[in-house]
Amino acid sequence: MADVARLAGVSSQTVSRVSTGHPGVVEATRRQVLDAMQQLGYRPNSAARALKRGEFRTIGVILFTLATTGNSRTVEAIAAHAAQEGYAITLIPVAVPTQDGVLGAFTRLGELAVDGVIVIMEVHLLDVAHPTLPPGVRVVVVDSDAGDRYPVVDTDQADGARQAVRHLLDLGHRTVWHVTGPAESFAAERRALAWRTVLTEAARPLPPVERGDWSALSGYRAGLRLAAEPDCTAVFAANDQMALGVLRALHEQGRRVPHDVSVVGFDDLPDAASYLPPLTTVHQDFAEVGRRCVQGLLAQIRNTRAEPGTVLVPTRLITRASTAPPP
Amino acid sequence: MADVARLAGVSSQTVSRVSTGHPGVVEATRRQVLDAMQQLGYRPNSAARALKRGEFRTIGVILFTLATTGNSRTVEAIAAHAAQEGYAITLIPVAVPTQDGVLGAFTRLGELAVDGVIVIMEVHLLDVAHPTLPPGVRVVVVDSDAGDRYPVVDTDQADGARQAVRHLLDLGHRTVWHVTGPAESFAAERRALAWRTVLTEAARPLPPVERGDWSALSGYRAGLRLAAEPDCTAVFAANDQMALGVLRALHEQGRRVPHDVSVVGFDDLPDAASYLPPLTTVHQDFAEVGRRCVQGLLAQIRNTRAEPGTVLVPTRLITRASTAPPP
DNA sequence: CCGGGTGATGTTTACGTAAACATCGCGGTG
DNA sequence: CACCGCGATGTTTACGTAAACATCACCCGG
Repeated sequence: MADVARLAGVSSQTVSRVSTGHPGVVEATRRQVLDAMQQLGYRPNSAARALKRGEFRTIGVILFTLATTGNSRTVEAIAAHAAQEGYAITLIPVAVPTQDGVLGAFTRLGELAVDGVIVIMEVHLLDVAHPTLPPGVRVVVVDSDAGDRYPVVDTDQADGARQAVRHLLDLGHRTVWHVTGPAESFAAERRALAWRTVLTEAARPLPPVERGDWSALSGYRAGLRLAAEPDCTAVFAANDQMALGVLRALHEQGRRVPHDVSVVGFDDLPDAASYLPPLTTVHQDFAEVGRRCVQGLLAQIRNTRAEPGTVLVPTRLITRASTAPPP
Repeated sequence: MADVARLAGVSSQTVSRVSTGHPGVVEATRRQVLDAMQQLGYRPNSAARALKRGEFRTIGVILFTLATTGNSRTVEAIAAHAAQEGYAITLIPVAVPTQDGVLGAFTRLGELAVDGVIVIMEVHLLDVAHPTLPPGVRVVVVDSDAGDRYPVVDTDQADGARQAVRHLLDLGHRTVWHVTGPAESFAAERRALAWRTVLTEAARPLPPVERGDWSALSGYRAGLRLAAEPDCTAVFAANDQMALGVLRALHEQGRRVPHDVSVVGFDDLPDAASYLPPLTTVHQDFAEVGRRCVQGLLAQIRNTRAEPGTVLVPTRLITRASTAPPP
């Protein structure tokens, strides 16, 4: 910076003013400084800036994996909106979804150059980490029921599941079987709860729950068991991948979809429209979730205020070819 | 830090030594300092550290999208290995895959707190950005043919495609049809080239190429056209998603897979084993790609040397139920 | 018993930037 | 015509850390 100032014949403070876009620099001077910068290949040092300003213009994202579509799409949206606001995003992967792993991530967080964090994680693990959350670090949580303690952004899982189950009942099915996700998943829990509630309110029999782990393979195994139930005519899978597995199991067992059995998924993966048959599913707006996260976090950073509460992003049912009236 | 030093009754330099784990601090003193840190909730300021050290311990990752499985899995692996080496990773999304978008990302890069970048991008776009690449920034490129100018890490696309095509020929198919990816994709280009080479070397007829855009829907459209070719008995799709679309198209047109037509994909998505039928495909080791990227970049950062050249990560064919001898 | 060495700790300084305050010159007004 | 005010620019300083150098106490061998 000093070199630039010397070459441009001004003080380093003026260079600073130009590089930060501050007003109060006359056009001719500004031009000179810009020329000097160009000529010397000057680049502001972000470490020094952060040190001086006391902020990093960076948001951390803590998550277990990018392997699920939901997470990677959400992160992508977060990155895009953060960039738009002049913030960079730093990925903080938690190697193993255990208490130790989470604790490690939150401990590292203290040394990390971030002004706030977005946590994409089940809340019971967050509880463990809470005590080590560095003071002054703003947080927004995704996919959690911690709305009483943190600002939470979430898809309206319950409403999506309700739409799915009602759609099947409306088609005339007597009841709906459910393939749920792993026990520790809050999202899975809420989808299952909504499924149960709709059936109970409609006074329908409540079939036993099949449990999967989100993977297509676990859906396949659940599907094999469901195919063995002669009176199972409608299945609501807690995500599209498991629905894919269910489709394969039913097909292999000679149960035609949607003629014999109807299947509904959740997520609306881009590929779901190309399954055999194209899958009726609940669409999630991950981009909107990411946008709301950034918005909520920046509001905190700028106002120095955290308001707990949950922002719900709506879902909608996409009807394709995997559902029909019962035989 | 000064407060900690005061409370522990030592100098700030000793606090620094403790917090960086430097030797030459007696155990009793160390303990005292750690206690004081704990008590005051001291956290080292990473901006000041970066300023003093002249490095950020951060790696930037420039990419267009996390929406493709390959990218998100690679990024995940990069993040995991970087974390292991004490590096954080910053995502630099390029909003639009145009020259302007790329230029913007590389310009921002100069102000970003990174010691090096991993670029997951087609090379011809990189060329545009090259002039603006800040000097002193180390680069590793993924999925590119820039091996003569940059260190490149890549999956052995050509060998994977060769394995796929040879597998189909070995089954007795007279020739193999190909659904390729978008024209600007270097990966798609190499897979197509290998397909063409194997057919030519085996003196087989070369059917016209069907072009898709990686999506299942584009694969479906290509599949409809292929289903209309009575002598098409074997299809090599350049990725699994397009293969999924091909499967649906063939099924809808009454061509049975694998009885009438064999299909091979590329990527080995986790879901590919649950397609109808389970897909024979080429497995890519994204985790290894990520690992090599980090390794290569850190080598540069530590040695201050860049050696252009390409590291190839092997692929292997996974044989499932979508391929069989011709009818 | 003394000098040299060694290991533990303290002091000084600089990293690059931007806020706060200081200065300078010019135009307008009483 | 002198002074006020304001806009443009310069000077000083501090952000938190760690390298380089300085100091000090103690131990060992001659």
